[in-house]
Amino acid sequence: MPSSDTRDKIVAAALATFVEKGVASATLQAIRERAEVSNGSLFHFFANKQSLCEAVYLEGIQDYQNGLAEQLKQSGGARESVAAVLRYHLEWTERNRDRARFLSERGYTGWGGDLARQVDQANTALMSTVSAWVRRHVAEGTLKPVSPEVVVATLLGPAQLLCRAWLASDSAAAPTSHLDELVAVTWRALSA
Amino acid sequence: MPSSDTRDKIVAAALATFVEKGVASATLQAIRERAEVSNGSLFHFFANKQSLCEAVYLEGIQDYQNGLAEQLKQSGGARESVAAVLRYHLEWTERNRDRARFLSERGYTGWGGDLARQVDQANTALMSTVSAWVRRHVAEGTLKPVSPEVVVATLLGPAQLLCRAWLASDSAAAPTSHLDELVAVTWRALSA
DNA sequence: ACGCCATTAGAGTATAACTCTAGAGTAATA
DNA sequence: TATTACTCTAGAGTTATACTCTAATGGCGT
Repeated sequence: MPSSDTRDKIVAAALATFVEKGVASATLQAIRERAEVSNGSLFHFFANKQSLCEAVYLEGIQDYQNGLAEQLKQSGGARESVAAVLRYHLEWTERNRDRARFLSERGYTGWGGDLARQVDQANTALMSTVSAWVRRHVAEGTLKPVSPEVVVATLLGPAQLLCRAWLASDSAAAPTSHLDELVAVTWRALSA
Repeated sequence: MPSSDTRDKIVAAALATFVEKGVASATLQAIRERAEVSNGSLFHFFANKQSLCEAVYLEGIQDYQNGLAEQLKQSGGARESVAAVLRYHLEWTERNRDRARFLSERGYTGWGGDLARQVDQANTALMSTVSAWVRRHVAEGTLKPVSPEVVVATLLGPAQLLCRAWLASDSAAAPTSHLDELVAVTWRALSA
């Protein structure tokens, strides 16, 4: 897993260019020029545009998910965890607007290769963390017994939709302005 | 607004090809051949690949949103409406898997032109329907007073996330299998 | 019948993704 | 220090494909 300097420059330039022009009309030449890297270098690290895309995606989602998992691992009451997760999601999105844009508009179905597998791996890792958290709090009687899939959906779904709306149009209010309302609603949905 | 036969064939072929190969690697030639249409015809209806993309998106989201709005307009208790909306979302997704795949993986930010405007229009139309519904039920005391943005997010966010998981991997359980749990949780989140 | 316009056709072009061959930098080994 | 092996950089060259252009076809109103 190369941590090369030029590789990073390429990924960063790709993200910026993708968000600026859209993936389809972002040319590799533009990316190359922004990264100040030769054609040969680019193709040395990435077999094709697709895999460059995947790398950008992976880098973003890993950063997001690592932070998220930490919120759930904090020992503390269920309510505090819920609040922490929601705050994390909203703040991460505001702080990483470009990455968030890219992630929210781009699925990864139909990707082959290692990277798709790595994304899946990251997802299932997150899912098992959530499952453990759910089991613990259901046992303690602080959460309603609900399947982990629905818990994840209830926890993150509304936050994602809210953030999407913000990312899509600059007119919408900042996600964090909805934080308190969101926490209240979500907690009522899940608490025992 | 042409309702041409060949135009429809092109859109259908495009959707199928996009889902099958991914938008990036779906060539116009492949679409053309599947639709049994000449190059000239294709470019007569769509200026470029992008606008073909947008047409597919628009066609999908309009179909979805029209049905959704109807669920909210049905006169009935708030709880019935919530259940109806959720059922509609899950069932529509299962019945229109290709369209749903395409919609869920593709944002429309950065699109110019009429079509982007039409999507925005459809979104705000839906939003005002929801707002009216919220006001009505808050006034009747059946819903907690929550901002329409958060209501929409709470209502549709979890369902979307659940559906996404299903669309991404065939291993996940069908969305409708979570319907009852989802309705219960969502209702507790929103009811007064 | 005649002209008008929407549509179809497919050969042709331009651009952007991708390939290839060669060379520069770097580190390990003798 | 010389040699070798290897990673990375370079940019000219090739190919695929999105898109353009000119011409023909078919229906429809007058």
